[in-house]
Amino acid sequence: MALERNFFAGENILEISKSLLGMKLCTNIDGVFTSGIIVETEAYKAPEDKASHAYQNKLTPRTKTMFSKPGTAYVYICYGYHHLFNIITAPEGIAHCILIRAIEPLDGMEAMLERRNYPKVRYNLTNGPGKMSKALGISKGQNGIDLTLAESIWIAEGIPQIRKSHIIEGPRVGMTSAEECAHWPWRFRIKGNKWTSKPAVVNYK
DNA sequence: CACCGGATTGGCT
DNA sequence: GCCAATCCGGTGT
Repeated sequence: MALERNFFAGENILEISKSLLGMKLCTNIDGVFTSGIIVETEAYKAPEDKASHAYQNKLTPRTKTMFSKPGTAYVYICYGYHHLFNIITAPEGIAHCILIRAIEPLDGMEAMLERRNYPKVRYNLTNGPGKMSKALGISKGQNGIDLTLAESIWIAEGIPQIRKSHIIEGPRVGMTSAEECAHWPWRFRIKGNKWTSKPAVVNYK
């Protein structure tokens, strides 16, 4: 059911980011099952990536999770409110992680709508990393969890593999001070999917 | 212990 | 398109 650790353990984080498109992200929080197809991902590759919390392998209480074994969940709070969900995708000790930015909702629609307070626009349910986490019930309780155990959160096979020609590559979102790293085309989306988030806004500081 | 900035969002112009 | 909300975590005193 849940993807095994070797899926997350590969050398190439960009390939894994693309492989995750089309996979199913599942949660079972407070006995409520919800899921959706991953339609947008972003790679964060320490130590050389200035946009990564673990740039230059910086180790703090928060980034400690980023150095965990592959298939570990890294959840942190952004702007004091939003929970952002990442997956560790390198051998233990290497801080590579992939931010899941959007899903196409599948199971548990009613629970997700309730958690999101019934957004007026249909596609606003899960088309952004903060919105997605809220809909799925993800919080700091999921930080450090082993996704291969399929307990409160895991990744499963979803739709057939997305062809390379159906993947859009572009710069990452919200890069305000990552300098040259802001240009790296490390965001991936399924072409034509209606549930992806906003276009990239790159600040060329 | 104080200060500052942020891998976002939603509401208002 | 612009901007405030909101508060945690990192940093320096």
